Amino acid sequence: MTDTHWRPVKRTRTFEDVLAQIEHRIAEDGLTAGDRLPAERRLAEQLGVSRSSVREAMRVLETLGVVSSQAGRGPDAGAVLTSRPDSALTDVLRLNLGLATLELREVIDTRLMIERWAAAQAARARAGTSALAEALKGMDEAGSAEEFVEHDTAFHCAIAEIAGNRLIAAFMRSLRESMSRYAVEAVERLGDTSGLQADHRRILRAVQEGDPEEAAQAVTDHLAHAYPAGG
Amino acid sequence: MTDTHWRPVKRTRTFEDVLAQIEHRIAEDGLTAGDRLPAERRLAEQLGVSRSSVREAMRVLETLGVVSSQAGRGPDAGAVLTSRPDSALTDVLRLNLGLATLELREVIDTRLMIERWAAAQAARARAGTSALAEALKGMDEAGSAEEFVEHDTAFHCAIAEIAGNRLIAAFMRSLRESMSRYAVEAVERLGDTSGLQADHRRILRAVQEGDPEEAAQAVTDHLAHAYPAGG
DNA sequence: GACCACAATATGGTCAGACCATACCTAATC
DNA sequence: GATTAGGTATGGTCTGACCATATTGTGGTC
Repeated sequence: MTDTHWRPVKRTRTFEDVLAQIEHRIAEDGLTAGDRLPAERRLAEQLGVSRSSVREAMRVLETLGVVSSQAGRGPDAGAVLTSRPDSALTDVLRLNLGLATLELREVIDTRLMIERWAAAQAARARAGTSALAEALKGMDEAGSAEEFVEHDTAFHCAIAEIAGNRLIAAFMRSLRESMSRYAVEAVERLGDTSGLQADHRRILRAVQEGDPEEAAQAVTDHLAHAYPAGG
Repeated sequence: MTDTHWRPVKRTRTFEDVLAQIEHRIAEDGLTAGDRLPAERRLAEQLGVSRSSVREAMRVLETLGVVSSQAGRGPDAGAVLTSRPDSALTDVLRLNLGLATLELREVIDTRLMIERWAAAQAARARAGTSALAEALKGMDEAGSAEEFVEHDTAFHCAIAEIAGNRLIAAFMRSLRESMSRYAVEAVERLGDTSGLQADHRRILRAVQEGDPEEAAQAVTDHLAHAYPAGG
């Protein structure tokens, strides 16, 4: 076994090693959101690597939404474990949309799947519908397409919140945000938003009356109005 | 204008600036997967920042699955734009699960939503079922729980592939991978996998026969068997 | 003793420059 | 023409310095 076919001595980059160590430590020590990680310099010393490598690992963790860094001193300074998957998901979707490898159609279909589920669940829960009514009012008063979309997003995300699954709600928010540009275009192309508002009232009614099937169907029709099959 | 109240000269970190520049360049120049970014040193020079900052930005982009770095020389070397949202999504979910801010229940419910959708869509498509049958065979011959879960994942992901939405398929893979540890535990707790295999055959049959409702219901029952309400 | 100004300190953020590892490219060699 | 040795552009890592920020300690003042 002394000859060819050397398993490469080093396949993982240093910062990946650091990542693994940190993740292992999280699992091992049972760290949760709010706990602090050692300072960069100290971590570098502990792991026997340079601070650069630690920093690159930190950037990754920050990107993944599990660490938040704060300069200065005191209890709130340093690298603190958090759990904010939202921006991470949003960034992943937005950038991959920008690279045109994901079709808008696929994103919209995903939204449809999630919104149907959320509306049906919300109808089963039948709670917190006041937030929905609130968002509806805002939309009536919206001037620009941007404003309308903003309130529209709030309305749809509120449904997901009511449904009570944070992961799905996070997906929902990320999908909406990453395609907000296209949503504005769709509204502008449509011109008149009264039809969409009628859809919203229908959805709200179905949720209030606790009718999951009607809620899901209302959402389906709504998205079909907003994004006609053509595009 | 020489005195107090300076709006902070610098609110964004340098690497965030680099990120924005790169994203802008992607949109502006219409870069897509396969295109190359300038070398780190060159980019640093162009943007007037240090190479460290460029590297941290690269780490972020790599984490988000839109850049792949390769050392060496030649056409494949350097930072190449890609589009691999899978690992990014997986990492986000896995780490956030590890921080215990997401309940396993929420992840499973999300899986259920996606798998119901995928199975129904696959039944409408009625294509590529040979891959499903293939995965079934592998599971029959699986010895350990790990092996079983591996083939199980292949089976379920194959359904998502058939459904033809890459974003949802990516979600599916990420969910499965990030909770694979718990899947193994569930299988070990269950002991006998013949019931799960019967479910699989039922799902396959429904897809082959093009019965979306039955396919969705079969998936629902399957997950209920694998993860009883208790946990 | 209470309060305030200022220095000390710990933290992340950035930079510069060096060196290593990798992989392609080129030219000399056979 | 094939092989081989060097050149070179790339990412990966390290070191050490300095800056920006925010808390903490310290001493003086009232």
